[in-house]
Amino acid sequence: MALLGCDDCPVRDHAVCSALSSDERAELSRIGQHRSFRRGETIFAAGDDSIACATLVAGAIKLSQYDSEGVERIQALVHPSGFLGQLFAAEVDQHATALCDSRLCLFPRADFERLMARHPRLTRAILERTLAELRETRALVDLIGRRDSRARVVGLLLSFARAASESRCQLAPAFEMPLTRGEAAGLLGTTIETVSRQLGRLEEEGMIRREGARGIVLSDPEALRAAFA
Amino acid sequence: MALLGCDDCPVRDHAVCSALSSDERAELSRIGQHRSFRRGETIFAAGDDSIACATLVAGAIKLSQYDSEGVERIQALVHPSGFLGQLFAAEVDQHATALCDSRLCLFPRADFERLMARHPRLTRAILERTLAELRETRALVDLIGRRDSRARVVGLLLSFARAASESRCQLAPAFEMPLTRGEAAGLLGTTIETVSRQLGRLEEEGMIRREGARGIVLSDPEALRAAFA
DNA sequence: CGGCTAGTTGAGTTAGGTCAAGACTCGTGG
DNA sequence: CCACGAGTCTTGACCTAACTCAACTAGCCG
Repeated sequence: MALLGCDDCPVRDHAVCSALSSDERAELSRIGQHRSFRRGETIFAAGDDSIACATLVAGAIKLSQYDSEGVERIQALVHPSGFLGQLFAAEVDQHATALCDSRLCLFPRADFERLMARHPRLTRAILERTLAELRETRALVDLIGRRDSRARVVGLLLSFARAASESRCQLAPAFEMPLTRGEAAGLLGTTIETVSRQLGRLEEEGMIRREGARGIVLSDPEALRAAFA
Repeated sequence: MALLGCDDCPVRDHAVCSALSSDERAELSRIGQHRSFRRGETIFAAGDDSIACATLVAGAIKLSQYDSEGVERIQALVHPSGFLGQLFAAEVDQHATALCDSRLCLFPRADFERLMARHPRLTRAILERTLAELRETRALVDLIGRRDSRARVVGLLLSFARAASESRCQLAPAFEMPLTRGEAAGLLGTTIETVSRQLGRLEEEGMIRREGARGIVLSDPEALRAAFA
């Protein structure tokens, strides 16, 4: 827990707060505070009162629901500068879990919504972010609905590689998978075994190298890109 | 093309305009106009300038993209009271096509965005609608990613039955499928043949009756619900 | 009536799911 | 520091849901 120092915030130019004037941002910073979470820690759980929302400053978060049989269904991943929390809802219906040690900039939801009402630009920024998320989710529908298991795995690797690079357009040459095989499988609508086999095959074909259980090195990023298109 | 008569608009209590005060609504009605589209007509096409947005008053619309091989990928269906159009974008990247004869309430995008900037409640209403759409799209991810072809078809039937009933929570006892088998298959991430076979099986089992190529009668709605859960 | 598109149905094939066995990783305690 | 154990990952063998290909039927429009 620490007061905000927006000036050296690594996501200050990309998070929703970047849409604000410096006055507005100062106001926002007054209601926010940083907090860290360890890998695996729950940030909020389905059924909790929806009391907070947040910008992810560093790390990675998964949003998931559990069906009646207790099977996890991952709905989205949040990367740094992403926004987290359910606005306009009394209760949250998702779990948010830190996939690795993460730092959040937390805002009380009520205060945040008041600020949105007072500063249309903030609402507008949230709206644009939500539209972007919708686009991404539709891309996921496409990935799951029309591509075979290999393309799904490749797509996931590419999205992690992009998330791991600062610029978000380039691919990081190497990264750690933030998801277990099981989580990746759930997200891609396939199975642990299939994910594992496809990774094995990509390694055989020289596109990637596996380093330990989670490390991925893109040994031939172009081939990987080609395998996706 | 006709001037707006909001007073007897069938979706006045559900569309985004329902969030506005009567003054604000009057302002909105000044920039909007009704227009009808015939089944199959294009409302806008990918690459068009994004000059308009709209509320669907009656009918049904599909939003789709075409991949590099020209295969259609349906991204969403819009039902009456739904909102249509890409805000904050110079060009649209989707096709919008009328699935049956439809009536829209069209707004010039620039005017509409100006109104949003001036009336935060409108922005807020659009935001809530976008969040709802995101929830639905995530439900679709779940449907496609984890359920077998039978559950996917059942899910689609249930969603049409809900859309066809006025209250939106109940199931209409009978309706016309607004999609061809091919479109339904694309949406569900499966094939024409599989959709056809699953419909046949549901009919054999007495849950539905097919009337002509597109008509569906829910002869046992409860069993259908149970088959989905 | 004949041609066209959409839908159905059948037969054969296959991608990927399931089940099972073994290997690797990593945290904990002796 | 090593040994143990629980969880995670990999790999193999088998099986099935759904895809592909193909033939046929039902509506629909000129």
